[in-house]
Amino acid sequence: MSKQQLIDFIQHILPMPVAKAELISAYFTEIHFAKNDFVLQEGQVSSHSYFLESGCFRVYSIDVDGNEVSTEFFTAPIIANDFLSFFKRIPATDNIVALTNCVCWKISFDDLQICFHTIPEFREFGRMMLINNYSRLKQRMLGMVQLTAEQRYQKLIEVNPELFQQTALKNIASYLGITDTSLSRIRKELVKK
Amino acid sequence: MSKQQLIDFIQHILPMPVAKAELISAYFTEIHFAKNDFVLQEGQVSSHSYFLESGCFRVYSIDVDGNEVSTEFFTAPIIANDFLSFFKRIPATDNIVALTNCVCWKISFDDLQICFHTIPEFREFGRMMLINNYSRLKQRMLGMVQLTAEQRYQKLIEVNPELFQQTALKNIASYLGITDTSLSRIRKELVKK
DNA sequence: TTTATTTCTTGCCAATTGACAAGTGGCAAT
DNA sequence: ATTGCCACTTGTCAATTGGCAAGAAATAAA
Repeated sequence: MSKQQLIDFIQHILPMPVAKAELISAYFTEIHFAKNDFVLQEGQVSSHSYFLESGCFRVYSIDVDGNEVSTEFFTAPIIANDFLSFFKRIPATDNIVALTNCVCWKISFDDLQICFHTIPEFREFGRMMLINNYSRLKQRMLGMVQLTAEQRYQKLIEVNPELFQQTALKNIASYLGITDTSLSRIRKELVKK
Repeated sequence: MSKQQLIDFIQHILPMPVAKAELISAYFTEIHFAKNDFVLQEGQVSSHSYFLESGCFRVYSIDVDGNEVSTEFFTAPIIANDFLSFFKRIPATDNIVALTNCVCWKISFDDLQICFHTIPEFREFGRMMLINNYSRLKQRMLGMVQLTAEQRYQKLIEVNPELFQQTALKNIASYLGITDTSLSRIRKELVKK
């Protein structure tokens, strides 16, 4: 397996000489997850960040009533982890599970620190990655505030149609902030139109 | 005016020798905003980050129907800016306005870059600040998904009661993702109890 | 003070969504 | 084939919320 996709991804997030991207990529090692494998479980301190080359992850937490709430879906290519647990070195409150077989490249926290303090381009890359994730989250928040459940559903199916092949509708429902019952009704209405 | 509060804030986010915190704080210069002053307007590229020593900011954007939607409130002490615009050097989609007279310390993007690449402690501080903001946003997102409007209101009044003295209820309503009418009814119901 | 403007509240009705329960269909183990 | 287990759909009813409009209250302007 080659690291070409990782190198391309790094350069896509932050343009830099290929030699620098290769230098950064040298700190990553390959790891595979099978469908339904846990990438991280609640209570663990996240030890690695993952470049997801192919496949997708689901992130979920358990609410006060004991129900699973899907909080995020990572679809390749992306850097995936629990930022809070990883960077603050605290136990995760979320679970991350592979929805499909996945090809990943991982980097440990210690190696990431070395890169961060010795490779200026990596610093910029890392910051940009955080900004991008912040931005995605903010967009989703705006959607929750401004859009109806039906509009949020339509947006999701437009932006990420593959998701519907890879996870249960009930997981998508909790991600959209509605019950599976409501989602079912919304889908029914949209079929009519 | 002394920079002591800024120095304390830096050390609170990321413990470090006081000399380092002072070195970082040297890049910040004082600036005041009067109530209703714009800190940033839609379309501008954010040129500075602000340490808000006292006072508070409101962040809002305009939705498709032309309505103001409050997306965030910054209350001192905090580092406040439009991260997306500031770090990506792109026009802001949000407006930031001072809700009260504010005492701030600002740092330009260029100076921040210098700190970022020359002061290891600042790198860690900056990253931790981004993580903290990401975490706040994620908590708010979870609230939008898991809590009722009434619960979100109660949480806000618990965590940030001063806010209700400093901005109109309609702004709080849009922040909570409901109409001002609904907020009014929720408040009425809670008075009964 | 008077006037004008904005904010907040309230009532009415409609649309959305949730809670609960029953029923259908797919899938896997036996 | 049977059984059990989930995921999904559907119906009924209740609660929440929005849209609209009118009026009250607070604030700003003249």
